[in-house]
Amino acid sequence: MTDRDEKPVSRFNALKADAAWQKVWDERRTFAADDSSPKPKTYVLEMFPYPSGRIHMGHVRNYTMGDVLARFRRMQGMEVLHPMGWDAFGMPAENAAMEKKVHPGGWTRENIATMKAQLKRLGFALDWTRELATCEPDYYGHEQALFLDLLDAGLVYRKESSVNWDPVDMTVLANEQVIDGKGWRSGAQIERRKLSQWFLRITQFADELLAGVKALEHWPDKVKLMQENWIGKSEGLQFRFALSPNDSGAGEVEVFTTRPDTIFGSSFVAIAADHPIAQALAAGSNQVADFIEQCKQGGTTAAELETQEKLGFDTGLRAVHPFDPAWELPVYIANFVLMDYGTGAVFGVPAHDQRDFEFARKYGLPIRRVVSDGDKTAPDFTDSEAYGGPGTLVNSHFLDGMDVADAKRAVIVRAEDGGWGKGTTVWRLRDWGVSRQRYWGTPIPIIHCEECGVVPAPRESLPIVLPEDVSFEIAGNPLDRHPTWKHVDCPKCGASARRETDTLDTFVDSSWYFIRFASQPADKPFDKAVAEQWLPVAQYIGGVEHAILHLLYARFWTRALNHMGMLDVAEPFAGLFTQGMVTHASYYRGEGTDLVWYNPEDLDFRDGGAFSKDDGQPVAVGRIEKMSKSKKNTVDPTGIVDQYGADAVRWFMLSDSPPERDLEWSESGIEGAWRFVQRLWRLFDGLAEAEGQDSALDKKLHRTIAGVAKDIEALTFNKSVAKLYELVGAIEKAPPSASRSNAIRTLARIAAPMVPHLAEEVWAKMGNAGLIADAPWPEVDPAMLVDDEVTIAVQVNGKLRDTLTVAKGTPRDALEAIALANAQVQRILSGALPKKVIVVPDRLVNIVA
RNA sequence: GCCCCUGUGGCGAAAUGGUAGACGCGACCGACUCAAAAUCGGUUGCCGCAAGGCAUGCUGGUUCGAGUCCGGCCAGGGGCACCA
Repeated sequence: MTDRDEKPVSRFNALKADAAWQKVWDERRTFAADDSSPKPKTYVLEMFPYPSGRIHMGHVRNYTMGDVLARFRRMQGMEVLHPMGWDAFGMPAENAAMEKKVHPGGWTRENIATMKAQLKRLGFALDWTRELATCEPDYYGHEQALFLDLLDAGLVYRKESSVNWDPVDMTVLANEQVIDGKGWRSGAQIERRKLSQWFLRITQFADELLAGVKALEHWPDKVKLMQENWIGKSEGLQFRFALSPNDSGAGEVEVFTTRPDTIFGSSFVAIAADHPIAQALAAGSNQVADFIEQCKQGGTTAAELETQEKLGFDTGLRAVHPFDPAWELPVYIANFVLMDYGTGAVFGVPAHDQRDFEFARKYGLPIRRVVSDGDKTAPDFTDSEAYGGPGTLVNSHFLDGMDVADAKRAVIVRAEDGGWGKGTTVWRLRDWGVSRQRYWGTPIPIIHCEECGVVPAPRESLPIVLPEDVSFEIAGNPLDRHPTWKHVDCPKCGASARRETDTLDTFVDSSWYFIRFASQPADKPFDKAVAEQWLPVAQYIGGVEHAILHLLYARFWTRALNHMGMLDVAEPFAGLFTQGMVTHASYYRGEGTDLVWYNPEDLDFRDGGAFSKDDGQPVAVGRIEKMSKSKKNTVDPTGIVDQYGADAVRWFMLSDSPPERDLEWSESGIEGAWRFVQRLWRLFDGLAEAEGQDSALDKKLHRTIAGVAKDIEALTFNKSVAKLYELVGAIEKAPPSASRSNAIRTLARIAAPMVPHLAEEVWAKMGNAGLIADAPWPEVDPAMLVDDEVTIAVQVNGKLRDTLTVAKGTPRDALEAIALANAQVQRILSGALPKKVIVVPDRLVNIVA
């Protein structure tokens, strides 16, 4: 590669140029954003990384895209905020602490240092003066203050909630750490435990969050849809059935339905196993208790739920139909009813709900049609599955003849008039549980006092700093075990009290970091006026894996601040882009438990196959998939950057694949990028002044300036790359002229956002003062974008037969005449008259024969 | 099961309803070289000597004209999920 340098051909020395210009940018603070700049401001942000150890190709791709946009905006004359920081709390640090006997803080800070150097090596135009790490008290202390603000605003509450408890490690596990019901580390059987935990009232904003996401024009539809589904708004009727006999202590049961129109088709009521009525019955009946126990067994995975049989237990209770006191419905405890959605109870309409249908079949309950299906209107329902489609209400008394929507409204009106129910909206979205029984997170600023109960930590005591002297040798939460940390006096009564030893979910840390980037005073989380100068983030770029949680939580947090009057901005990210993954073929031997993955660096590729360097024997070529440590199909960016230079790596990341799609890493791809960088260099190296105009090249240049600008704004970098290839090809072919020399000089600025090191190098070489990073984007002469000749397609019956070059604006009848006189057309018509001629000026002539 | 996205050369891909395959990778031929690397020039959707024909997952339709719009399938990927 770079070291096969024998001939005296001028080469771009990327290693030298990268280091030199990165140093200059650093020293001059070229990319530090100025809060008081008079220029228009814009905020370009990529999702900040978790400091896991080293950066990977996914980071390189993500940050290259943001970097090109940031540099382009600067050249357009904008003051750009493009910061970087570290999402530095989280479990991997604790795992490392346990496995390697290191402190999570030390491990994290070392990783940050390593990764920061790696990012700098790529020459990203980042404002490092605003760097932050969420694990430092000068960040999380402000987060604690914001938590107290939310508490004051009534947006925080405490509630019993169940967690996965590992009895051996004495720790709480996340769902993904529970494998087949056992702890991932200990292998112990996991228990469900109830703990008192902190919740944020995200559901209070459900309506706003839903309306807000729909209004975001510059977000991908895919992400908007995912958020809408996650919030999950359902409108319906919540109403009560009176129960008889009324001796269970519960005189009625409340249900929620989105289909109140089908109320006359109901044939049973079903309640969840953990519904209070079921629990009350269980207290007096072993049979009920046994059934509830049975419901709790069985997995919760998709596949299991799919196949799981619907089970019910007839409680003997009867629900009285609200429209007919003589009509009683059996009340079942059923395994398919969820306690935490709606009211934990449903009324079953077997004919029009598939689950209810299956349940009714199993327990021999009536199945009665109340919505017509085409011309099927009879009450006897003989179909093999429930009908959930539209239709007219039948067999439904006063609802007969209405359509579904009208009938829904009619029932709700009756229920509200009768005082036994009301129209309600139910959300899938749940409040956000933020308590984590972990050490490496933001301490929740709360003190528990025997006398005063839950007391907020005084603001002047913030930041409540994590103790450094902790050990992970023993099981359990180190904060809880610490000899002194949790012991404090109650701020209210002065008695001995204890700190909350839970820490905040790390999603809290990432819910406001973009605000802290915009403004970071020492004495408060942010300055309203300064932050508002930059917010909302104009373009946010990151992986689609954050499409729901992170983006929803950040939107909620921003709305909460807005609600509290702390920020005028309601939506944090005006533009969102989710980029694809970087993928690579994987290589393996064996299968099942013997499966072994091979790193491509340990393989030889010959004869169309892959062979281990160790034993020379072949290995199987697996799927092309996301680079991951477990599949060993990663390529470390640092070695590649040292080999090819930052610009070639950046160029490759932008080439070929549309940015939202996956990019397959390939050796030939990066080599191609490297060759192009050298090709650019030769062009600049051979720059000489010449005379004369080349108007075709002038046009190509201006078209490229306009086209590349448009592509960068649309983040379609693959297209801007293609346009640059075309321009370079055209320049190379063009004979010397003033136009050609000018095109080369201008090319430096067009390519600068993508290959900034080379651009700075040639900019200086061409004798320009200052940095190309500060140079303006070249201006487009609109006159240059207009053609005076156009190529016209000549079609017969829509098939291309020939093309003609004519002056732009040639009138229709002239075009028609030229086309009809065309030899190809004459041949095909062979004397016949055309039936019709379609002329689209400057485009085509279509002759219908 | 529901919702969404994607199917175009050997590969990554372009294409306001108007010349399908720009641009790149790879491959092949040639120039330079003792030779190679690098570089430069050319060819490269398929069938055919050619004329020409066939080609955007399959299948209908709308249109003078469909990769693009509409209907029905098929395949791959993603999200959600006993959500009432």
